[in-house]
Amino acid sequence: MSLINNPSGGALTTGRDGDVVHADSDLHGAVGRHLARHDYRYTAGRRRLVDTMADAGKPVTLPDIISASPDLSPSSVYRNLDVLERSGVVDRITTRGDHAFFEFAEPLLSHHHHLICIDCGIVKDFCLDDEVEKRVDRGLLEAAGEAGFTPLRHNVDLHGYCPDCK
Amino acid sequence: MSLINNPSGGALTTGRDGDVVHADSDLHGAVGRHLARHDYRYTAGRRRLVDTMADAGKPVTLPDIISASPDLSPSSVYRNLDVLERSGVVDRITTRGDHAFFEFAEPLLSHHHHLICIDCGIVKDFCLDDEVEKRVDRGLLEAAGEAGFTPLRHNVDLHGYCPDCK
DNA sequence: ACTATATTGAGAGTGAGTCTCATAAACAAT
DNA sequence: ATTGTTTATGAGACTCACTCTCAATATAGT
Ligand SMILES: [Mn+2]
Ligand SMILES: [Mn+2]
Ligand SMILES: [Zn+2]
Ligand SMILES: [Zn+2]
Repeated sequence: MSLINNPSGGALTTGRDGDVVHADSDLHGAVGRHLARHDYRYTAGRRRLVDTMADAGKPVTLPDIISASPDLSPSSVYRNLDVLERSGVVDRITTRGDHAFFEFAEPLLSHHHHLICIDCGIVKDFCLDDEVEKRVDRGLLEAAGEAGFTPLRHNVDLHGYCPDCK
Repeated sequence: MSLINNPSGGALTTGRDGDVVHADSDLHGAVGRHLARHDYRYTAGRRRLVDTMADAGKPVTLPDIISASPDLSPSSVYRNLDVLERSGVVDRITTRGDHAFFEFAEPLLSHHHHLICIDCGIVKDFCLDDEVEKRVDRGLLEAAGEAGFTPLRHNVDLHGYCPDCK
């Protein structure tokens, strides 16, 4: 499975902090740096969690994680997903389904968006082309400015039926 | 307060079903038609709920609704929000906060998107200009096609800090 | 009015996620 | 290595947004 895997092809990315991370390379190093920056330790359990998510290669829920790695403790996984999110390693995807989804955050995974099935809840990654992305950013910046919001990130997701549920 | 209130100015809209609804006019008529189409009754409680949401003029949570109309029964409000959502009257906005937000759906409220405060959870409406909106739609359609998804609607939301929380 | 069906509301129930706290692991010195 | 200090772990209790149940009630059709 490939991290930093741009669904539309890119495989090399430059992080906010100047880190240049390559597909499949130094994932743990990058995660460790993020954690250290927030005074967290990169423990064995957190490594297991990161490996499990990397192996999945797609957004995962807690049941996904536990069934892939049954020896992990649910309460610790929840706690660690929170820690990883606070450290900028992981993004939480809140859908209408029972469970939240988690995936690696930028710059560990390149910028992309989500197709969400309103029936089974599956989440699939996709990319908008750079031109659209730029225009969206410009529109959002303008709207944020008018409303006095300080923008951090945006979501663009499409809700519909996946091939299995159609 | 104004329904069919396009944040960027429009005040007249044509619905999917050919209904032409004007600002502040015939809200109950339109809601009743949606419910009837799904074999639901437009009861007094549902009218109260619709009025409460219309009076709010912004996305509301269950506590918002109950504190504005304390005589409404929470279990019935939840059930009726579900009915209204199934009938296409209401959209549910799922955020990371404790409570879901609800607002009128298109075409009762014109197409728009959301600024979401990651601190206090407030949800504010905004519009993208039509050119950006068209390009996003085209990009989403393409991505949906490639993934075999049947597209229904899209969300574009910006997460950041509201003026009060910055 | 009468029947058939849909809705209501109070409260019980569900379950994803959080909290507690006693134990264990990680780090930083000696 | 040993010790001390801080942080993380995990089992289970707990929370609470939301759903379900079911007897009572409202609505629509005739
Ligand atoms: Mn994704
Ligand atoms: Mn809105
Ligand atoms: Zn599906
Ligand atoms: Zn705020």
